[in-house]
Amino acid sequence: MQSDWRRTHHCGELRVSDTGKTVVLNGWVNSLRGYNQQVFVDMRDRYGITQAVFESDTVSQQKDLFQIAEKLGREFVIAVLGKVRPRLPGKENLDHATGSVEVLASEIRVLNQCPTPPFEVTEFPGEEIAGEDIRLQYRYLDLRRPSLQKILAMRHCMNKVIRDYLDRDGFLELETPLLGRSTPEGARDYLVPSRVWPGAWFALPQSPQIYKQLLMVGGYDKYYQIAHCLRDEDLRADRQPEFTQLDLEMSFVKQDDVLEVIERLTVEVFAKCVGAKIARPFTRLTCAEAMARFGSDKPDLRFAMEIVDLTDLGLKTEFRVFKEAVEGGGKLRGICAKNAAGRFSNTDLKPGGKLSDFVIQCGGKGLAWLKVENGKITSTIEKFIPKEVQEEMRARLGAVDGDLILLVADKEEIASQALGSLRIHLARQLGLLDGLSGQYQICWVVDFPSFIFDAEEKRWVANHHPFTSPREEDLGKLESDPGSVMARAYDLVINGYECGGGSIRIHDPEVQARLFSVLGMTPEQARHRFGFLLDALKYGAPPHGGIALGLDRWAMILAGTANIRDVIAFPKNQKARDLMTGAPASVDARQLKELGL
RNA sequence: GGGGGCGUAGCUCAACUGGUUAGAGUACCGGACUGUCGAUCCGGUGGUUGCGGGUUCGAAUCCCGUCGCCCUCGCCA
Repeated sequence: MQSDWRRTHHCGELRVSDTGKTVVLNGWVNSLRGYNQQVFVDMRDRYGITQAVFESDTVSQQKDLFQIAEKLGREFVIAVLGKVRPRLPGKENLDHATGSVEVLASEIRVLNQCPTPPFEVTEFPGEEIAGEDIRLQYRYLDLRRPSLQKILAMRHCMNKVIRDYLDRDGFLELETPLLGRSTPEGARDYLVPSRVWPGAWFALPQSPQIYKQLLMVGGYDKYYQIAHCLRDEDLRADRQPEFTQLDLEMSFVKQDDVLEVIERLTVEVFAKCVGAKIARPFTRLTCAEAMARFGSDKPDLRFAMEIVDLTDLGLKTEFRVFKEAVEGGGKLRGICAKNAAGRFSNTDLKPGGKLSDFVIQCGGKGLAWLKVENGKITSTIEKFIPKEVQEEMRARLGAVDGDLILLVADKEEIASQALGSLRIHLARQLGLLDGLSGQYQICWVVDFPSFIFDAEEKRWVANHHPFTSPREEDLGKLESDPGSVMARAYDLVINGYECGGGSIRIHDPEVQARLFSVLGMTPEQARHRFGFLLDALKYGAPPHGGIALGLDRWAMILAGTANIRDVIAFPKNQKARDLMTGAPASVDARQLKELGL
């Protein structure tokens, strides 16, 4: 019966030029419209929607044709054999590419039934789709939604463009193990117990970092891989425990060589996947500049609202908070929110108010403000600031009537970061990001410090990772002044998302050993943990460097969504659970016993 | 682990300051209808207001606890 039928066309394919053809369509019932003598069925597959018509007076080998059509339900899987005919004049449906034709059914097979779905698969513009947890629980139904299918097809496009581009450029796609060795530092590992070696554990890769460096030692001078990476850390709207990177490494290159490959690749991906033109070279900001101007090492450049330094003016006020912060070596900095004076009440701004609380959550001590309204400046701290200083602040921030100036005085790092977070927060509240779909602001952030001092552990930790090469000119102060050592590292930032990061690596075993030492490892510990790498570097490691791109975040940006789960077929929820399968779940006692657990 | 938000019909939401029998749209079921297309029209089913406790004459609403989901800080070399 069914086996002698073969799909001849998909549901987005038929046109008027196909008139008269006998066709077989397969698909899901998207919707039904019935009369007592006539039933219209919209059949859906991932290509589109085609209307099939069943008429009670159709002469067919199948006697029960109309009775079956009448009893169809949404999401039934059906095969329809019939003849293509143009729709009656004026009855075309321009919403669908196939809307000028329909298939007059002469036979139908119900390939599978479906109970009433827990939510509606059909999407309507401007209407809310079902809540996320129920969609994740029935992800296979959610995956039928055209918008999700479009995103996953776009990811396919990304992968294909990447592979085509890198292949053309002479890169080899090579695989690296999933079962590897746990390395300290960095993200928490997912661990896999060894049955053969009871008590010993594999770690799933946080990234193929060390393996790709070993491939460089092995002579594969241009490597890439679209790799799954796993990190057992808490989730965010743009973070999953399991995610996909374009991992790439090159030998005999300098930083600019890597950046150029990625810039050209980026231009191609954006052009081919979403039809966007990206200009290059990309903007480059040093880490210090990004922090000073935007309060973030992943600045969103789609809007201005830059941070302005007013430290010198802090001393010219009688406001104790400002003076004490500045005299203590801190900074006074501010941003100007355009046309926001009327948007925030004094209640929002004063201690305990929404904006003030926001700054405190960012680690700041509080928020000061000036409103420019009706040609004058008002503020609760107005009386502590001489008029000419107020005017100087207004001028430096470029504030005009209607604007709101927000000030934070604190240690430099806190002042910058708090204002950086506030900048993003305000942009969302003020709608500065609305209507920006299809706009992409891409930049490199470069010149990161190699080390950050971990106050809790009281030691230097690697800012990027411990294989990142310091700048050659900084090698001399590796031990004497680690805080001033700059790394040959770079991040790719798109619309405020960190979408990639990489570095030129250390290829000299002695430098690598020194770096481990700065991080507080004894030579014995370094040998125990990374002996294989130190050995490999000894045996003729070429200079090399590379980058990894977070493809899930790329997909988010290209798809215009703020939720990473929207671009992954089977994502985990915020608590790292798979609501569909129930993973993680307990296992049989026997399995544990075999593993010696 | 901390902070914030949410939880009402299968789904999306409403229900004023605590006050009648918790409503609407949609889905679903039944009926009418020969050109619909998010069909329409008529009728109907559907509720432990997440769960447990408390305050009250009276709780979806207030309080406490708990569970779940989302955002966020910490964390993410």
